[in-house]
Amino acid sequence: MPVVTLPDGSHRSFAEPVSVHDVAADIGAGLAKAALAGRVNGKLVDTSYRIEDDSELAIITERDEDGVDIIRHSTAHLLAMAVKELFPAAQVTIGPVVDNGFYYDFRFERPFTNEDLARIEKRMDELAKQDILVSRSVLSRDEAIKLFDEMGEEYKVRIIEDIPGEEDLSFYRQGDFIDLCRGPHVPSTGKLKAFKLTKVAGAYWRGDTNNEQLQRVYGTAWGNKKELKAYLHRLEEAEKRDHRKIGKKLDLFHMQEEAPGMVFWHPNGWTVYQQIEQYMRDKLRNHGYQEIKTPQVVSRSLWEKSGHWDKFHDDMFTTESEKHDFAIKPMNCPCHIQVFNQGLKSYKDLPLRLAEFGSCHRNEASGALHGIMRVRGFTQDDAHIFCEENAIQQEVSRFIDLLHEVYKDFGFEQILYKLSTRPEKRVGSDEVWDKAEAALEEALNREGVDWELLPGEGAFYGPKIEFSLQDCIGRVWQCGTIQVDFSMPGRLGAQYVADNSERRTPVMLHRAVLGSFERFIGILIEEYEGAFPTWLAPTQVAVLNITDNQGKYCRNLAEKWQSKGYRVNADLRNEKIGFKIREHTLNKVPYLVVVGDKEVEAGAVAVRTRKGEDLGTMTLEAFEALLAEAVERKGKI
RNA sequence: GCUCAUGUAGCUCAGUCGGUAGAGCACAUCCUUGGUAAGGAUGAGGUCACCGGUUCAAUUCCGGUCAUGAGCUCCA
Repeated sequence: MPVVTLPDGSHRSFAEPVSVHDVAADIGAGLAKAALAGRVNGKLVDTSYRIEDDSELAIITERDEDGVDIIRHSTAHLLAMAVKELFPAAQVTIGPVVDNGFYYDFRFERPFTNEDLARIEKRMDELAKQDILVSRSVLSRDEAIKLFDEMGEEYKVRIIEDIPGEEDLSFYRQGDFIDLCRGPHVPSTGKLKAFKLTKVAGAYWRGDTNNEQLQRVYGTAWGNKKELKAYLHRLEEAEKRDHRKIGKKLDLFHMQEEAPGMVFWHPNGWTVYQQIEQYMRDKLRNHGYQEIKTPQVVSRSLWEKSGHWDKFHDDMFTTESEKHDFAIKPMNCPCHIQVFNQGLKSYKDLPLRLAEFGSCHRNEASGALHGIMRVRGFTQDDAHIFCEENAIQQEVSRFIDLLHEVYKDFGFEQILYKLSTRPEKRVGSDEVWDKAEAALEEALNREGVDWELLPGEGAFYGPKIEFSLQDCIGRVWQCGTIQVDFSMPGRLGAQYVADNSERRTPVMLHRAVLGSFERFIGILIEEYEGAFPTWLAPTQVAVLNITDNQGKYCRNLAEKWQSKGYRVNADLRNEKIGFKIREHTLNKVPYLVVVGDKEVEAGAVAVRTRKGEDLGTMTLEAFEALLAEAVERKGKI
């Protein structure tokens, strides 16, 4: 006689064991219809699950995150069912839930085409409308292997064989389609109302490049049509922000075949780049860093000593001179240690913070390249802090402060923190790892922020914190990092003299705030949709004359503001004012200053913003104050 | 690197069932001096990514290379 406790604390008693569906129906017919699954004592189950004993129960509907995941998972099964009907030769493998949707990998003799995709989706629609019952059953391993073996589903057999343990396995059947699955699933296919197949792509069996390639079909699925529509709209929005398109439209940079993965910066893009670089330079100086510059081409022997040659030589660009091998530096750290090693350092010199806008090259796999976000030639806002072990926490805290200031100035308020701790393969004693991990943790806690622990995800040479920022459409970008390194300073012979005159190896902290300029600017382009805040905008003010009469006045204004350090473009072309306004608005120039005879006479300007706001006529002083304030505000909202 | 797709004017794209190509914008010249998102006319501009094959003939068909895109793998 189970008593069921609902999330609001109310109780319902039943004379006999009941299913989740029965309880939902007991509460109301509407809920029974909406029920996708249940959570019984914290565990997700099907609506057919029978409750035998007193339990806590929550009815899961499309409004729950778990409910949407169940819908996605069930839609993946629906996809597999449709594919098996249309292409019986296809073999099913796995079909998990991913962000915003799901995918299913099939083994098939040829890639699916977009026409196939449309057919499959149409069939899925039909199957969903038929509202086919989804039922769960349990088989022993041997029975399961026999079943799939007979069906000719080799991959399912391999999956079952790899599941450890001896316990029975659950299966879900809908019509003639049956799939191994932990569940839970929706009670019937009619619950799947808002889905769309999005793309086909190749993927490797078990994610291993050595394995055969499978055909992966991606789809998106939501609780209702409205959410699906909103998601598709978000995709369109993201596409409009694509930094590659905007980069071309605003003439920021280009890339070409002769230099794959390398950026040709144009005057507009380079202006943004330099603003950011100068800004970072000032910040670093204020935070106790010293800027240095180290060579691009460095002997192979140094990379052998640092260990990079062994691990990464395939991904390094190399060159040769007088029978001597060189590599174009893929990172700055070994060079920074060379600077540290010059002259005998005392503990009084520590912490020593060496910063470099370090140009690095890595021969990334061609398929990994992506606009200016993932490139072969890039510049890190890199620095290495040489310190004593007991200074780690303080240095990390100082770094996080710096990072907060910077992200805020670029308008990013949401930051995500991840702490990665010791992996299985590592250098350094457990004692040292204990200390370093505790120091990072302490630094995070002092900030009073929520952070995520990633056990085992640290580098072999030390633990790290990674900082990601969230953009205005909710995408997350990992940018900043600080990593403790117990290994490289020792390998490359860095030492300092301690207070007891003993020689010690310093701890080195690798750190970056932006990550790389290229990627960070790509992120900024997408964040602002090309409308850079005034402090970064390639052109801050466009001065537009209405007729040739105001040409001289406009030129004088432009020169005056340029001499005050603003980036001003006087557009004196023989075009109508509407034409000029349209053009500079599309080019996202923050302020358009319109000058006709009236303004010349009054010694004033008429100001319009790129958003289309008319700020009216104002004195030169008033406009200059406005401009100064906009620059000062940086990217802060 | 792997799979698939794509590569035509500066840009965005159309087109050629095999007979060396077209639009809009941009550009140039001329007219127009016009008050808040596109004034008009004329003109110039292409080895149809590159290399090879088939063919009387290839931008078009086939093969290869390179690059780009999506996904996978990778990211010190």
